[in-house]
Amino acid sequence: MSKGKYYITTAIAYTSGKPHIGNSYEIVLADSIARFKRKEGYDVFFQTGTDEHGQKIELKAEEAGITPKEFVDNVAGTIKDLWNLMDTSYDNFIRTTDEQHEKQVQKIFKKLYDQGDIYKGAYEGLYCTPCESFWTESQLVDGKCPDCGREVKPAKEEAYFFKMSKYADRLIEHINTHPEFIQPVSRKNEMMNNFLLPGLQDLCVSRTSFKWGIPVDFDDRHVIYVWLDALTNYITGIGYDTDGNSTEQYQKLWPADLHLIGKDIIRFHTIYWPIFLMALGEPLPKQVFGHPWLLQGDGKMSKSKGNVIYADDLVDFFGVDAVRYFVLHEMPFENDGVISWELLVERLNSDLANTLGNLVNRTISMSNKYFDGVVTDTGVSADVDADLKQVVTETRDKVCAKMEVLRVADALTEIFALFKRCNKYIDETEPWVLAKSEESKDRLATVLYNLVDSIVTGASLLEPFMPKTAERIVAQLNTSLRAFEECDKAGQYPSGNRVTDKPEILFARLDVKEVVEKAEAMFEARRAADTATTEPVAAAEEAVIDIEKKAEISYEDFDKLQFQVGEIIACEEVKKSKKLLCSQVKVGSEVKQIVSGIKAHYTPEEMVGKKVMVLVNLKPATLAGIVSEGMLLCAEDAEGKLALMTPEKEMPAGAEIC
RNA sequence: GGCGAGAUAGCUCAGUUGGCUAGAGCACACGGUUCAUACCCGUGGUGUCGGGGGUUCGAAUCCCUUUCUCGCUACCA
Repeated sequence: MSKGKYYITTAIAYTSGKPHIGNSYEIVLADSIARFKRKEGYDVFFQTGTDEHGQKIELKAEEAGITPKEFVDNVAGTIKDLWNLMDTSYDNFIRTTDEQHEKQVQKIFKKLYDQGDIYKGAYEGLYCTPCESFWTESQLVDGKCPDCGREVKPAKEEAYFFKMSKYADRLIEHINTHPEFIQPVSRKNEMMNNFLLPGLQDLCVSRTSFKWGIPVDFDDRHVIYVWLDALTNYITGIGYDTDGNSTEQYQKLWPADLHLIGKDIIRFHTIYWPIFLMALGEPLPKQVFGHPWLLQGDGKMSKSKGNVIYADDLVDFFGVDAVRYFVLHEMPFENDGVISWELLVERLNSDLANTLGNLVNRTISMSNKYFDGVVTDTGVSADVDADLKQVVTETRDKVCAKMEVLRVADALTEIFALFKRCNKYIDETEPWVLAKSEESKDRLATVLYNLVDSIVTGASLLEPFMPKTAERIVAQLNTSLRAFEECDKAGQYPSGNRVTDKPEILFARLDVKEVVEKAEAMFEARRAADTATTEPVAAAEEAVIDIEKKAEISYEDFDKLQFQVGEIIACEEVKKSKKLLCSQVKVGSEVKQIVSGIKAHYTPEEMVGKKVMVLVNLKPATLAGIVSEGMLLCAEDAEGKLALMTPEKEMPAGAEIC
């Protein structure tokens, strides 16, 4: 009966806040695949969970005046509620603060250290606190964190490193010989070209700069840094043990059949994770699928705009299954999908209400009207029946084929083609005409029987994607969902069965305008509430920015720097670069060419005519092939916005700044 | 700058190894129908298949070139 085990995971959600619709997409996708595989006869284990350590959480907890553990308990609870609301059938919800997980991570760290894959070194570089990342000078963007654009601080930290390069060749070999390993394939090239082929850097796997993490048990000033902690959830959650005492469950389930993750963390799952596993001597997961994101069409989603869509908002508007249908249907395989209130209403009305809901409703209504709800196969068939039955019974295999290659949206389309065929069948057979004459009553009965039977098959195939709806349909037809094995056969519905006499509307049609207005009102209310609670805090934060203090310098040090007022007389974009502007700056009688990374903040036109503060005696450097003979000084806020320093009163170009 | 992906009907996209009048869904229009949630069924388009050039009997599909968009990555005083 069982086709074997199938172990599927999602990424574990970071517990720094409530996940938006993009994150919720992943769990629904994983759930649909898991449910589908179960119906196909696999012994499925579906794991999800939360990633709960790190400095960001430590800081957020501090702001909230609670312990990190209290903080993550809250957020993990919210996430779990949301996943449950979305009707996800996970078998295990792992938290990286689980005792079992923490203990194993410590053991894994020790083992890797003992066998020489992890060594103690020092990390010297520029550190971005919010991102918890070290960067080299060359990685910075505008001298700022390339991830978030915020200020980085020079820092030196004793740290443990993992020797990535040691396993690089084996990994390259594996990727080349397992073309299905990284999905979609376009991501494979990115990993090869950008990381593997140029040569892997060793990975820093510990931190001393914060405490909220799993301590290195033989050196407790260190906590184990994110990836070794987070990625290992996939094995600790099912009972891995470093000492060889892994559980039976682990023996059965590992290696995972599918890691479902967002495309943003493909690198960690296709490079670091396989290498960790090689070091542990464990087999690699069979497939990593980096799914695209669902983006909001109507302008960028941002908390400050107050237009972030959360899954539970959508559920309030449309119901769980409509939201599941939407995210699954609208998500293409390789490119990002778009979500908007208008699109949602369109899908709901045309697919769910019209095609599916109305079909079930009209079928039940006719059964009641003509036969008092009793559905009988009288065996009076006609030519049209054959085509209906063929379409219906062939759907299962088509759906399976699509799911085999993870084309979930296409699988749904196949199921809806079945329902559309049913609607067409009604027009072809014209039951209302058959009902007029007593002689055609038996034919009419069979027509309705065929419809009910087909709908049950459709509902059964739909179950993994829209479980509640599938149940509601068969409940109204007074039967139960079919096993997949039965879905390729017609005539399974018990003849003589009686359907409900009170059909309920599965999906009510909605008016686009009303929905958009309601959504806007909701956002408005949220913005107002947000302003009320966060304004005072935000204002206080904006007033003062603290940055890392540098070592004291002498006057001589300062005197080495020469600042003058410069006037920008010409400015153009540096074509080869995304961030640079090249300005001709008049300083006294000479004109200096200065390249600055401020394209994102000023247009060349804006620059011309400005009087600015220039560091003039900086050693010239070549940037993007252009010589830069100084530096324009800017102020910068916490979000990385730049403002040029200009003299407060009119000053001639060349005036000394001292 | 390097690597990669993409540009097809108003919108979202399919188009296998080049082959007959280029497709689907939605939207729109018209016709049919009335069991049903103003629903369902049918019919319909003028798409320069991003631009230009080439190979070929024949190209959306192969080659070259060009423009634009996007992803990853590098430089960024």
